[in-house]
Order: sequence, then C-alpha cells, then structure tokens
Amino acid sequence: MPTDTRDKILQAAFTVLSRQGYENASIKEIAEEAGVAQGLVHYYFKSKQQLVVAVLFSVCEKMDVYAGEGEAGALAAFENFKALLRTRGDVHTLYIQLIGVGLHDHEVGAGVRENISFERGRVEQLARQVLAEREADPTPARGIAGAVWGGVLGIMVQKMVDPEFDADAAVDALAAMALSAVYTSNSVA
Amino acid sequence: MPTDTRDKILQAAFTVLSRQGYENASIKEIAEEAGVAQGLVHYYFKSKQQLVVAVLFSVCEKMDVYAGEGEAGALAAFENFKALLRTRGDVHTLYIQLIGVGLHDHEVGAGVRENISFERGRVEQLARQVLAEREADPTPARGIAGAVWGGVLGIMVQKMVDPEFDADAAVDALAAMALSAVYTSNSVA
DNA sequence: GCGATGTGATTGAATGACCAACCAAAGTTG
DNA sequence: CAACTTTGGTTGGTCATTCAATCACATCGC
Repeated sequence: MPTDTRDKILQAAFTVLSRQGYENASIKEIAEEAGVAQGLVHYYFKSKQQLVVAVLFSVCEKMDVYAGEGEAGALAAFENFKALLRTRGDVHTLYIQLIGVGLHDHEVGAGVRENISFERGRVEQLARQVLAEREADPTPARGIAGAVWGGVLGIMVQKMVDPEFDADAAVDALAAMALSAVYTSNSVA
Repeated sequence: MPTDTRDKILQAAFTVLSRQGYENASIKEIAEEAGVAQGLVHYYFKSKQQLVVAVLFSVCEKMDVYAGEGEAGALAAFENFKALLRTRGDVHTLYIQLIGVGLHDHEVGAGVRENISFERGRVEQLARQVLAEREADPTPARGIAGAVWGGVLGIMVQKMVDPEFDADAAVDALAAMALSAVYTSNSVA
C-alpha cells in the first residue's frame, strides 16, 4: 500500500511539526513517528521543504469554514471559525508557524501565498453577496475582505500565542464590525 | 565601548534575522555581520534565544504607532500603520517570523505574548475613549480591541506574504469597520 | 612618573551533537 | 524477472556553545 505509507508519513509529519515546530522537527523523528526508515521519507518527498508544503496543503483543508451564502453564510462561517479555534489549536499553530517559515522559504511561501489569496477571495465573494443583498455599492468588498480575513488570521495568532485570549468575543466583534461596515459602506467610501 | 559592541551585535542580528529568517541565521554569520569574533556573541548573550528576545524587543519599539487620543488618535494610528507597512517591511517580516518561532520556544514566546497583550491593551484603551466620546456602553471594547488588533496583525501578514496585497484598502476598511462598530455597538451586544 | 596587577573585552579554535540528503543493497509484489 | 518499496548506514556539512589565551586599559603602589 504505497499511498497508505505516504499518508502515514504525512500524518506523522503533521504530528511532529505541530508538536515541535519547523526548526526542531527532523526527518529522522518524523520517520520514527511514522514507524518507517529514515530514507523512506526522501523516497516519497524529495526534500524536507516539499514534505512541509504537502503538510501545509493538508492543513489548509482542515480549516475549511464556509457553509452558505450571503449574510447567513457569513455568520455561519464566523461560528465555524469559533468552533475551530476551540478544537483545532494544533492546526492553527502549525499554520501560523508555516506562514513564518514561508517568509524565507520560496516553496513554502508559494503555498502560503496561494492559500491566503484563495481564502481572502472567498471572503470577498461573501462580502459581495452581502452588499448585493443590501443593494449597496460593491466596490469596497475587496478592502473589506482584506480586513476581515486579516482579522481572522490575527485572532488565530492571538489565540495561539495566548490561550487566555477571549477569541469568541473577538470573533463576535469582528462579525459585528464586518456586517455594520458592509451595511454603512455607502457613506464611508 | 562595551555597550557600543552589544548594540552592534544586536543590530547585526536584526539584519541577518530579517534577511534570512530564524532558522537560517547562524551565530557565526551574525558575528561576521557585526565584525566581531563568534565567541563574543555568547559573551553578551548567553544563548541564541536570549539574543533573539533582545532583538524582538528592539523590533517592537520600531513599531510604535500611537499619536493621540479618542477617534482622532485612532484614525492617526491607522494612518501611521499604513506608512509603516510601506516603509518597514523588514521589521514586520521579522516580527511575524518571531511569532511563529515563539509558538515553540518558551523564551521567545513569552516576549511575543507580552508584546501582543500590551498592544491590544492600547487598542482597547482607544476603543474605550471612542465609546466614551459617543456615550456608548464600554463593555464591547475588549472584544473590539481583539478584533482590531487581530486585523492589524493579519493585514501585516497578508502584506508580507504577498507584496501585491492592497494593504491601504484593507486598513481603510478596518478603520471604517472599527469605527462603525464602535458607533453601533449598543444595538449589537 | 612608572611598572605591576587586576578586570573586563575579545579572539578563534575546539567540542560534541545533529541534520538533510544520498545510496547501495535487500525485500516485496504482481 | 522486473518494477516498486523499504532499509539503515554513510557523507559532508553546519550549528550553538565552551574555553583557554590574548588584549586594552585602568587602578594602584612606589
């Protein structure tokens, strides 16, 4: 079962990376965690970076949050995000870590950039729907998406850095801010 | 000039760290950049972590943005942040990098946590002032601060990850969102 | 004024450990 | 038997940290 082994390594890499961080995670330890020989990791992933990029994509899948359209969809997404913050700290920890790594690693950086653009695009889409529902000017949707997705990222960071941080309150405030901005955006631009 | 040498090492560490990232920055290279012997770095900073924490604090000082009270102060801070995003990418790159490192390094993590709490506290203070100016309920100030400071962090991330990102529009949207939320927060809570 | 003495600053080589990547051989499967 | 999978040891390099030795220089006795 070749694919099975590959997945086992991927899973082990996720475990070790989110437990120890990028710079303390060695191929040797990932191989041990997966219960395979060290060389096998390089058989499936030609470099550590490629392995990390593969882990990054699997991490991104675990963060999907969207579940509807328009204002109702936006509110649902914020709720899902709150739940994710409570239950999947490991995923977020690794994600933030990899953002940092990506700033100086070309391959990882490309993966991070792609994911961030994609996610922001989905937010923008939602913002456009909400603006349309309210028959408002759709121009500010892009800026709003940047701010809202930024808020999501930043709340994630604050929660991972400090477990005491009241993430629920921050998400609720972000939701209120986003929707009231969308509401009054005619008068702001 | 003992203090002078220490500063030279600190400055060199900032240069090398922001150029190459934490895991590719070696003490040897920092020493070379500073023009001193390798051993001298450990004479002033007993470990690489302690050096990095010292760099972190000097970085935080370079990001001060506040310049007034109440709504005017908030708007000024957003403008200063936009300017900082344009001119001091190196500082933000390193800062985000160190957030990632701090997730798995006790010493760096403590520094990051302290800084983030402090900055969020200043935002909360501003939010309280704006709410007071509008004679609104001050309760949601904490959540708003979490969301706004999160937005700042997240916009920083997006701009560093993707230079094409329109950070100005995002900051403007965040400012509008924040102020309209503060405005209507009576009816949201 | 001047050599001795002490102290902190600085050097660069040595230490011990670790790591990613490579490879040749052995195992497995169809 | 061929193609794919797996092994585990090797290689060449890098790293943080330590340490003994040297240096600059001030303080002191004389």
